[in-house]
Amino acid sequence: MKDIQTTEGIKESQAEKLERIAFILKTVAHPMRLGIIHLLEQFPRLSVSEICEKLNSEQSLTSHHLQNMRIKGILSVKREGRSMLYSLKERDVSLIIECLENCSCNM
Amino acid sequence: MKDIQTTEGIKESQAEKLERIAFILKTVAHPMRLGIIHLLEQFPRLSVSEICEKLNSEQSLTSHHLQNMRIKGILSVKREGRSMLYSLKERDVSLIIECLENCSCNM
DNA sequence: TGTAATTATGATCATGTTTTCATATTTTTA
DNA sequence: TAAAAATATGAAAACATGATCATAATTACA
Repeated sequence: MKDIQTTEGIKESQAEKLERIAFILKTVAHPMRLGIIHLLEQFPRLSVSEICEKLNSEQSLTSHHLQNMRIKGILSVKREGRSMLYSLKERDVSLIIECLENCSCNM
Repeated sequence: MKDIQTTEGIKESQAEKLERIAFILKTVAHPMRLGIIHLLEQFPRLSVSEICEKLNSEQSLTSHHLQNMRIKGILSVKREGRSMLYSLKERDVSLIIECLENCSCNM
């Protein structure tokens, strides 16, 4: 028994759930951000410049996307010297991507 | 041996793959569209007005979102009398959503 | 301390998305 | 055939996002 209280209650929590999922999906639904996530699955800790190098992407834009994902709770970051090391915060994000990569192969 | 040809070749196909996944995610990454998909998993064929009723959503907006997903190949539609019956085109989309709902519960 | 390296930030521009509204289209049925 | 029911469409408004540029901030190191 989780959500069952009133009709209002059910709809509320269902809507909230959809909003939350949509929010996560939106955060992830961009080629470069997917690329970053994919990279961080292979190399759990990467600096901005390493990411730029591997993705062949520009510093500023890359940083913006990293901020975006950090703010939304998908990435965490830790300073090391003059580098910022980014990593996946939730292992679940990897699961999502993994799942999607499998699923969407058939589409 | 699939993608291994030239360095260009590898990067190309990887980028294209990311674009494709992002495209699918973007199509799905909206509360109302998620709601529609979720609904069509339970009730495989629904008319626009049934969807509006169940989601408590407006006709025009609902129709726009349905068109959106139809055009992008996620939904199919078939006329029946004066109703339009929508359904999920690819079963894989259900899989994606199912996966996401499980994954994102822990976030 | 001053310079280089690394990353972040803010402003701006261009684009894209979502919502709303009014109206058109298609089909049924009286 | 006219009215009602169901859905689609297009334009406009409101809002969000992505890319780019110049520059700021932080750290290391000569």
